Amino acid sequence: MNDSDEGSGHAAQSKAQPGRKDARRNKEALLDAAASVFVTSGVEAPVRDIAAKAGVGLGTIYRHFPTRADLIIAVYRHQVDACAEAGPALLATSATPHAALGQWINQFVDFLVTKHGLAAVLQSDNAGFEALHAYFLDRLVPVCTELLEAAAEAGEIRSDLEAYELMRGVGNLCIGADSDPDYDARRLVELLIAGLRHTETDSGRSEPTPIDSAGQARGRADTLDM
Amino acid sequence: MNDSDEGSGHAAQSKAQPGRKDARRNKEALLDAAASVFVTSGVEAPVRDIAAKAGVGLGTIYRHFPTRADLIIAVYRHQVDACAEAGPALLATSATPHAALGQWINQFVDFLVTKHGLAAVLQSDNAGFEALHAYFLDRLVPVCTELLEAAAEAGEIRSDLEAYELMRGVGNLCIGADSDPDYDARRLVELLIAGLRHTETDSGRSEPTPIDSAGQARGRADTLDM
DNA sequence: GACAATACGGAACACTGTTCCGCTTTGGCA
DNA sequence: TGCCAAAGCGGAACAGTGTTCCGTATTGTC
Repeated sequence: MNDSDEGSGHAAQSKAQPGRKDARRNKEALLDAAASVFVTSGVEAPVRDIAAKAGVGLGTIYRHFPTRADLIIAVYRHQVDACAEAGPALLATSATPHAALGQWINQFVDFLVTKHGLAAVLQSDNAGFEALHAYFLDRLVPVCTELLEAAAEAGEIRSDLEAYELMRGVGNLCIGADSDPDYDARRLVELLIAGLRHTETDSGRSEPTPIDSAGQARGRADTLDM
Repeated sequence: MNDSDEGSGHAAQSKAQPGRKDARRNKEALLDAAASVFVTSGVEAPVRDIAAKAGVGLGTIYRHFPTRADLIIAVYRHQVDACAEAGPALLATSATPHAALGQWINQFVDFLVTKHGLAAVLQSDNAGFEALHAYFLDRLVPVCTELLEAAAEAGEIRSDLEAYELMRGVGNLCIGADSDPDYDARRLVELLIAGLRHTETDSGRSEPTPIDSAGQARGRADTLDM
């Protein structure tokens, strides 16, 4: 939806830069300011703070980035792209598809966890962030699918989980991982990925391991619902 | 339907019905209205909507519930309590501690998933919801610890995960599970719990299963960070 | 140097949660 | 019964969001 190739210092490639020079300068300043404010105050920092830091009015910010989400996308775009591109590379160089999947997920988690509040805003059903949500998903789900299928074909993991669900689960697990030293998202994600693997004794089946032996407490909350 | 005597709970407990009758009636109406609005519009529904539904002014809502979070707590208090109490019961009646843990977590997940946006608000680092967060944790973490320890002592699961982390992870996985038919929180939680179990071949160790064999991509995002 | 076209700044709007205070209702006591 | 402080009430007002709008300033082209 948005050109804004820059994300931080980018020597402009060639010419043909559209628009006025001051406009381009402001957009650049905005991206830098946003990146910096996101680091100190988190991704949910007020738009006004970013505008102030960039020395720019509110109108300017909204002309360049129609929505807060668009600004966030622009700031993290090439990091997301780098993550997407790392997938096939890892698959090519890793010992096994499963190893590649693990490393890739770890990269993604490290990315999310180091960006104050990004994970939270990513899963927010707040309408304003749909674009952000969609961008991450569009970019990463195909890569994750590839890794997942490779690992499944190699018989390393069960094959009944969609990449979309895995990505959302991982994203969810990263929420609040900053700002709480007692919560280690990386470990929980590892647990989740471990749960994905075939047990030594059931290699080949794709049934999810039942979580308990008397597992009839499923359909709906019984004791709990009024 | 709900006592909801007090959120903080250091009021005089000898007096049966404190306050004026109209005040009690309004509080009751507020709880009913809130419960109903939460069902239709989600937990993040505007305070004004709840006040309107209860036929009451804003001042009234804030006199009874100093904060949105307190109202949410009051609405769900006895369901949370029921969940807490179900823990020991399950432990007593289930075949194994692990089965009890699984059933208990399932109950909790079913509860969270059926309450529009509760999981999201629960993990929100938004300062206003600390009380809510704290209440859930205070009530449920001890129960979870008990179940976890029982299962660990029985040698069914690894013992290196704190109940707090598990609860937060489960809560996180439930975020957005309503409002997205393609995301099945229950399944992911099952995966997480499955990952908690000892593999048949390593019963006794408590090392987390390494998620990949060439796992050096850990410390910090390398390729990803600008 | 003139003058569209383009872009800018920030006031204003709509929507939150929360506070405040003048007015109303209640219920113990004559 | 009627009185009247104390308890409680409603909603205007405040503070903080994201977003829109438009009069003004800047730019780059002729």
